[in-house]
Amino acid sequence: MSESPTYHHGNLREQILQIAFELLDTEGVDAVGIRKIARVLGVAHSAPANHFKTKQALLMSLATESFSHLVSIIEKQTTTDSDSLKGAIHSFSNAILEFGLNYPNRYKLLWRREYKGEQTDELTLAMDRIYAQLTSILSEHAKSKAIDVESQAIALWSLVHGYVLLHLDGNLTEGYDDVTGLSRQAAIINVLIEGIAK
Amino acid sequence: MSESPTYHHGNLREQILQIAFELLDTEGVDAVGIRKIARVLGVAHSAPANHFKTKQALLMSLATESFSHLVSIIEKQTTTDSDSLKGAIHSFSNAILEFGLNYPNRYKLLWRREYKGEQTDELTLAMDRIYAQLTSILSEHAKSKAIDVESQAIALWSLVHGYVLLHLDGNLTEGYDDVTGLSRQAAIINVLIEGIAK
DNA sequence: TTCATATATTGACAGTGTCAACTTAATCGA
DNA sequence: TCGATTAAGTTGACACTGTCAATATATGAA
Repeated sequence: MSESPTYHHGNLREQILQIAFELLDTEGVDAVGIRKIARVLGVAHSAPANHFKTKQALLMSLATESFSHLVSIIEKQTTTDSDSLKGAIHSFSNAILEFGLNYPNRYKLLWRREYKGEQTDELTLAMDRIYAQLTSILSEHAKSKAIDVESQAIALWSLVHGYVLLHLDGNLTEGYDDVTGLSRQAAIINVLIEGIAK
Repeated sequence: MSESPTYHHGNLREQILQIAFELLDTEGVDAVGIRKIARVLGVAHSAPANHFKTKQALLMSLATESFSHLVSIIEKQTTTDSDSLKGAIHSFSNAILEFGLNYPNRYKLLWRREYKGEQTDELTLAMDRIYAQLTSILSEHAKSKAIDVESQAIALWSLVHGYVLLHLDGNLTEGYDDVTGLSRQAAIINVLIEGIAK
């Protein structure tokens, strides 16, 4: 009585995504492979093709899902504490920092957009939402400054993005513990805030 | 009279690096392949193994070479114009910007360090030189500020790094031409400078 | 001249993504 | 309810890839 083939797995698509995320988180993006996932799920090597035409499509789905996750974190965190400009900026920064440190490989994946077209729109849309959140924070509390809000937004976004990536790539190994680490983060953000809010 | 095998190519190593750089620059890091390079050079598919044991080793060599190139650009640019703090910071930023925009794929490659050990030392050494350059600039002109030099250095480095990467990944598509693009860059750097030099 | 060594060749192996042809299960309209 | 259409899984193949082992040739030192 050998297991006869199922032929309708039911929720294969979700399971593929789940295993893909596990591989991504634990072994990095290069460890995510169609055949490997199929093998783990005990399914034919070509079964995933019904749900993801190509490997790039699979990675794209991982990226879009991660991006909306990040957006939700940002929007939740920045709406709860947006009384002061400094507080809002720190909340925004901490949201991104937190996501990046918790899911390093997902965060890196967000920026590997070698797809062109397809459902890229969904990604750029998420990107635009983050950017809009940023400019709204800045313009809401905008002092009369020589530098336009857009430049400030790009500067802040660049700073946080660069800091997270330097961190994830192991270029900031100063051996501080969590507490001083957090104060270091705050200090870095403050450098920029000094330039924005004076 | 068929071409008899050469068996001693002479400067195969350099030619491999050259083709690898071409592939990297034109088609991205995923297009760099041992067998493809060998094919282009009209040499056996396993010939490169004598000069680069593994593909990772080849990519490592590309990274280290690119890194020392970047360091030389930075050191050249920042020594010629280091009279004022603002000038020095802009020079530093422009050096990295210029390299990143001219060699996008090389710049991205610099930060993919999934090697562990080997000649990683050479890379971290180059990294340290850049970082030292930065702190020397900042401490030389340091005003008495509440924020320590190290945090300022990390902030500046993060800002430039993040801005370059956002640019390369196509997330800063505001459709400005070169002139306004340059002024936009300056404006962004100025946001940080306001926080450093007030 | 001889011998060790660096360098290149050929062949194989396991692994990959993708495609085509086929089989089975589910769904929906007549 | 039946039958056709379609969605979802299977099997097999193809052209790739990186890496290794065995072999052949050239170079340089003793």
